[in-house]
Amino acid sequence: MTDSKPAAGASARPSRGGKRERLASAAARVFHQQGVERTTLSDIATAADVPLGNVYYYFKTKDQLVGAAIGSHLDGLRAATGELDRLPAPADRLKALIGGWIDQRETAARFGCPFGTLATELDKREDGLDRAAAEVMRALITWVEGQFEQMGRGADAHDLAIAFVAAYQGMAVLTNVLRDPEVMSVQGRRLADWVDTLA
Amino acid sequence: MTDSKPAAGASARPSRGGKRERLASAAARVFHQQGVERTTLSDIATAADVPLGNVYYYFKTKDQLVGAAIGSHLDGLRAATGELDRLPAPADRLKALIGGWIDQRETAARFGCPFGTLATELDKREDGLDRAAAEVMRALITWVEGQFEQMGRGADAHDLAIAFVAAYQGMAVLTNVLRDPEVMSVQGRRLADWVDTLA
DNA sequence: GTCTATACGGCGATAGAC
DNA sequence: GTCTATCGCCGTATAGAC
Repeated sequence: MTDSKPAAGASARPSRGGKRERLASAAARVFHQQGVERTTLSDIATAADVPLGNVYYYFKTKDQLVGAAIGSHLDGLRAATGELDRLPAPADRLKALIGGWIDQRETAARFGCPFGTLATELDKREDGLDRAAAEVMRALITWVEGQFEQMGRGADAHDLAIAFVAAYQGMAVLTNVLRDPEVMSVQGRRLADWVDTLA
Repeated sequence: MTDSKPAAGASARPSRGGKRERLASAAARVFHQQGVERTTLSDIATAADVPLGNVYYYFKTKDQLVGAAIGSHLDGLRAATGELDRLPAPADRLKALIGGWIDQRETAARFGCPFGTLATELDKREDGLDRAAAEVMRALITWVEGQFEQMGRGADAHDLAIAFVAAYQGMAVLTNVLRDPEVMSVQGRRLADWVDTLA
């Protein structure tokens, strides 16, 4: 009854076995591949290996599942930047981030940026979900901004961070639309070179 | 009976009054604001001021309406580049294009790039619609590439064109997600400055 | 060619047995 | 806490009168 493992997620509902989180990450994955609107709860249940009817025990509505998927992306972002923070030089952290994006180029070619495409889809709506997505994007921008500050660009760190993230989102869109992973490789190298000019 | 005005669209079905084209451009507009999946045929019929049942006389399926919306975007692109081609200097044409995007910043803040968000949404699907969208994107890239060639960058004109369009798509995504038109202004100026360094 | 009424299917959500 | 059966709505698409 008294439960254990609240888990390190954005939300902290208990429930042993991590079924809730399995659903959340499955939702994030399937939403990425199919889009939110074309994904049925049945799709997610299948992907998470949870019986359909049981989904409603953990998430009362589909929108709550979307919210959980956003939280899942935030967790992933925190984990990734946490790793990058172990590198000594901020410019290297940014370039390692780009390297990670390039490594994911095949996925990006087929489905786009996992978070960017989700945020874009949610932005067509009026409910609070779009704002939740904006927070995650802002978290990334803030982290990048911190790197530029450490590189001695205190004055325009914010605009540089926007430019950096925008560059990634843009190359992800074209990689996806053109179905060409090479776009990510070439443009990613371009972005890395730009970081070097600022170091 | 014998009909007139095939109209200058991508497709060329007749039918007086331009009802078909009114439906196509209404579709493009509503798809932009609501996304394809959340838009019903009733929404489009209302926007075009055409009775719902009558829509099926012009478009047998919703997908055909999506195709027509893509065609509508292509028409708009051709019209825009046609205007820009009247400017003497290629660098000025690119900067004028950016200026147009900045002028649309309020719309971009609310709904994103009219074509980029559509292409992104269609890319989650497997039917041919995504490829049709890719063609429009490619048409823009090709036109931009031509400008860079005229600026004497024959060697890397293609990569520069990809970078240019990606920069726009990226700033559009962030403008939209952050709901901040200023992002488009600031980053648009950045992009224009970059064009100047290549001129 | 125009428009209304309606069939059909799918999906989100609920009831309730276990 | 788990799972099945099912309801009710909504959106695409069609039939067919005008």
